[in-house]
Amino acid sequence: MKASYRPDLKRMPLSSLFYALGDPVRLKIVQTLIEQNEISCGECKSPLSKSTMSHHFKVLQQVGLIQRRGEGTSHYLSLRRAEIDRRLPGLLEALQRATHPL
Amino acid sequence: MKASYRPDLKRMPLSSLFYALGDPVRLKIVQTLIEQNEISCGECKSPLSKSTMSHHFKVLQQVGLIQRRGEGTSHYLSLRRAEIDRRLPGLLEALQRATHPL
DNA sequence: AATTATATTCTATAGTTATCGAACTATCAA
DNA sequence: TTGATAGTTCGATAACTATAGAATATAATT
Repeated sequence: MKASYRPDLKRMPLSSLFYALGDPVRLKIVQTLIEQNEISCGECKSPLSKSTMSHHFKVLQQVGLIQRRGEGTSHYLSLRRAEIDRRLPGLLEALQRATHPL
Repeated sequence: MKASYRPDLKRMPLSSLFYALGDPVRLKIVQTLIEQNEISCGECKSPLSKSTMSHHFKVLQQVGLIQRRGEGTSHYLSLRRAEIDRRLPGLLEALQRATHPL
C-alpha cells in the first residue's frame, strides 16, 4: 500500500473504525500516537515481529485512523486527528484518559 | 450466561469494548438501543438466524455494553448508558449522530 | 557496487469468529 | 399435560485474522 493512501474518514463505516481499535496492539499504537504525535515504525516498541507490526499499521491506515510519511529509509506515522475528531468527537480524549488513569 | 451478568465496565479493557462494536451487526444493535431504550431480542430484526443474534447479544453483554432482563418468556435488552458514558464520554452521542446523519 | 538500515509484502499456519440448524430450557396458555 | 412462544446453547464449518520468517523494496552510506 502506498504511504500516501488516505481514505475518506467520513465515509468509513463506524464498525470498521471500531474493528481497527478492537485489537490491543493497534489500540496501543493509537494511544502512543496520541502522546507522541509522530513516530517511526521502529520506535513503536513491541515484542511482536516487524512484519506483524507492519500489518497492524496497514490496518490502521486502511480505515483512515493514521497516515504515513516516508522520509529516507524511515516511515513516520501519525494520527489523522482532525478527521477522527470530526467523526468520533471525544474519542481521542477518552483514549488519552484511559492511558493515564487518575 | 445468566441474564444478570454485569461485569465492571470500568475495568473492561478498552480494546474489548471496541472489539464488540467492531462488528456491523452488533453496532447496529447498539444503535437501535440508543433510540429504543429497551427492546426484546425478537424485536431486534435482522436477516440472521436467532442463534446468531443470540451470540451477538452475548458478546455485547460480556463486555458490559448491554444488560438483559427476563420477563415471562421474553428477554429485554438495554444499554448500560451511565457506565458507558463514564468510560467513553461522547461515544453514544457520536453513534447516535452516525445513525441520523445531517 | 556492495552494504546497511528501515520497513513492506509474501506465504504459511494456528487460532479465532460469525454463521447456521438442531437440540434444549423456561415460561405461559389452553 | 400438551402445546406454543421466546430465547439460549451445542456442534459443525467456512471464513477470517494475528503472527512469524523469508523474500523483496527503497534509500542512505561506504
